[in-house]
Amino acid sequence: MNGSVAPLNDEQLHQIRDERREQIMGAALKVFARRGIVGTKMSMIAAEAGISHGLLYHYFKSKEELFTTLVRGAMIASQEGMRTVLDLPGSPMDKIRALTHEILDESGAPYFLLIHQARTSDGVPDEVKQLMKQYSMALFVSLLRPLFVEGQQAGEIAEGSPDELISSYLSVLSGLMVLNAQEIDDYRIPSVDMVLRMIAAR
Amino acid sequence: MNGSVAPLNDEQLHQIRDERREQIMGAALKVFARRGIVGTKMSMIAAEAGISHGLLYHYFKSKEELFTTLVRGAMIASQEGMRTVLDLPGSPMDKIRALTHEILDESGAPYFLLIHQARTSDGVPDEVKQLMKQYSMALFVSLLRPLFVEGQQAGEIAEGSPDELISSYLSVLSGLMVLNAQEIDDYRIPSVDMVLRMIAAR
Amino acid sequence: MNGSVAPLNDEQLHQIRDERREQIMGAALKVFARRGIVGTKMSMIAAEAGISHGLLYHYFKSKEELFTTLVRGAMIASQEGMRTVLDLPGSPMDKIRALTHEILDESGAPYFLLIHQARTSDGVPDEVKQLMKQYSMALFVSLLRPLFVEGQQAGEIAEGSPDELISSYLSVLSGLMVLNAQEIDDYRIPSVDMVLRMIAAR
Amino acid sequence: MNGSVAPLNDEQLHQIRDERREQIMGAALKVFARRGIVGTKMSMIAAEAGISHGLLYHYFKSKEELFTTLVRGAMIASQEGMRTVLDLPGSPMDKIRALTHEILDESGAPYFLLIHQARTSDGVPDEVKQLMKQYSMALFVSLLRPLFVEGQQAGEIAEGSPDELISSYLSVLSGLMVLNAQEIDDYRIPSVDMVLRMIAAR
DNA sequence: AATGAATGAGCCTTCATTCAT
DNA sequence: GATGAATGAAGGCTCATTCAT
Repeated sequence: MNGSVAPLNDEQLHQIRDERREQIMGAALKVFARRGIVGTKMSMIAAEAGISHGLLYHYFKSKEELFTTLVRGAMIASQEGMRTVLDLPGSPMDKIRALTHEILDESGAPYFLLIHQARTSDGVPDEVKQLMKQYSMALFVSLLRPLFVEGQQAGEIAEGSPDELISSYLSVLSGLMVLNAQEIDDYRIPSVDMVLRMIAAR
Repeated sequence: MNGSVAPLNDEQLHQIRDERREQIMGAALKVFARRGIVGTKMSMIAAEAGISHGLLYHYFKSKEELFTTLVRGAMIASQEGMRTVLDLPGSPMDKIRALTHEILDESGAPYFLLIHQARTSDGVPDEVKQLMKQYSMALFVSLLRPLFVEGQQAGEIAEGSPDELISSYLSVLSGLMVLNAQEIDDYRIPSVDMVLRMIAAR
Repeated sequence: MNGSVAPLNDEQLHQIRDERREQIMGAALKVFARRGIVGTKMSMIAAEAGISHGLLYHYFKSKEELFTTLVRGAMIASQEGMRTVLDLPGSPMDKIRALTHEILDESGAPYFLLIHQARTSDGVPDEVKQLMKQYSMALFVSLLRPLFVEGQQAGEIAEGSPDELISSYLSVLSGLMVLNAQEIDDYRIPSVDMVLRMIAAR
Repeated sequence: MNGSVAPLNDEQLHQIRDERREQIMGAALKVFARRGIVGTKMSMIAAEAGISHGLLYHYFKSKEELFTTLVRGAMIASQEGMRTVLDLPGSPMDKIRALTHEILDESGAPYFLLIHQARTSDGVPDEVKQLMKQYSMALFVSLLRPLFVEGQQAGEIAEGSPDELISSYLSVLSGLMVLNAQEIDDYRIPSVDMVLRMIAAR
């Protein structure tokens, strides 16, 4: 196919490159999420992606860069995911329920773990770490604040400082995701309703 | 006694050994909890304990053994801690509140993380892993079941399968501890009351 | 074929691998024979083979495995060598003379030492040790027994228990090989005729 | 006993010192002979001697020195042993037979191995190595030369270069001792008569 | 003299990364 | 673009040696 026939044009090559990148990133996400950055070996990612380990370095300069790239993507995706959910129709509590579903249910769990790993690990560039510390949780809180305030005014959501409520709530979800990301069934993810009780008005 | 300078007697040596062991275990707990078993280097533990890395091996045969010892201790301690709390006077909800306090507050956080690491990591002896999988969460659930059932009968605790309630509740606490064990203040540990709402009857 | 510069094909890779393996095994044999398993450092073998020490581990899982592989090979080779000699034409004494030549002369000396090291050392897998104890000397004795008996009947070989004669004779040769394997010229390997007198009828 | 009573006088202390030295050297000989210099750990010697490893360093500056001391002693002892045997009454062959007995039989085997190790190993000071190379085998040959020449003249001993005969003969014995020093019964030490046939006139 | 706690050099092994093909 | 051989830094562990008691 790709032998003595006409060579691929630039666009095709570009597309192959992008596909490979996606392929690698998918594999890496899977492995990083389960093993953490230190426990992950490049060979594991290569195996998961079905390519040679040497090829990884054609697409990513280093393990660190690969990890960082994933984290960046995860953060963007989660913000977008959150915005999407917030744009849904319904009461504040409906939206929060949907968001909670999204988080607890979805295969997006790896992203949470990744972010957690990023916060936690040492192999990550300080720059990225700082970036995350400053923007991440605070950003989510600010995204959700209007919703929570509205919910409190509507009497749906428990009273008290909205920011505390939100960051606590997100921390609970994060913690559950971190547990969940491992393939260990000793832990049990609570039902959405159970978690929502934490913030619901009585 | 039998010369101008006598070697240390048995008691003194024993004491030195015990102190060193404690010192090492304390340092190891601290580092393991933050870095995980793979991310922890023996030299880190040695540095934290203020001793040479060689000395570690006078007290523990290997990194693995040190880790395993800590995990065993953590599991015993947590079981005992739980039993202690349950023996306190008061209503079921009072006891659960005390337990929650104990877990969220205390410096026992590293222990939680340690157990989590043990469940999660790959460098752990399978034997220990099996042991934990089979006994840990199930054991805690069984310890708490009478309390929850009593609480449900008294109308203090939300209805539904007690086991599900308990394991979900413990998972939330575990997740929070895992987050908390890192030295990252982006996360926020919820108030005890907030967490309790998850299981409280309305 | 599928690009301007193709990766090596399977055959080429296979060949490289085989050559490297041989190269490493040759170097290892040389060093192990002289230094023993404990006295041999992987870096020595790497240096002798002219490669990095890291590369050794692409070809052999561990020092132990490398050693074991060599021993296995040595045992097979020595048995085959012995069988080959025994198939030569001539009287029993002729054959024994040829065998003795083969052993004392040849560069096969390292193999003898290797087997000796294997019998002697502690770092060797028990499995291999057992294997050798059970099969080695006894096997050689049984291979040679018909020859010696025939030689005794022909009046060429001294009387007495053939097995004792053989194992003693082989021990003498082994001992000489062990000495000889070192690069020390203080020792002197006797002439074949001199050694043969031990078993020759008068 | 040795408590508040009068302290030991110099002579007694000296005697204790000497006894300890002997005790250590005996233990060291035993272990070195079996394990070789690299395979021997100071702790093994201490355990064999029934003392603490720290105490070894009150009597010997280093493992190397301990080994060297043993080798020196072994060489002196073997020379003396040889001289003693040669002073016995009887024909040359009688004396050689006695000598062979002495070597093959006796617990003096460790000494042979020690010397062999000394020739072989790398941890030995070059000075000692040189010393041995130059004096050892040559010295023994010169000690035995008169005896062999006399034996040849008497028609008891095979013809040929006496020095070659002697060094070959001693090499055979050395080789056997080296094998014998290990605790492996796969090898078999030949009878004295069998070995003697190598050098006996027909 | 005697002990064993303590140190650190050095070895085996792993794995991220590079490079020839 | 793709492969896997090759390198070397770094970590776990051992053990000779030192030293306070």
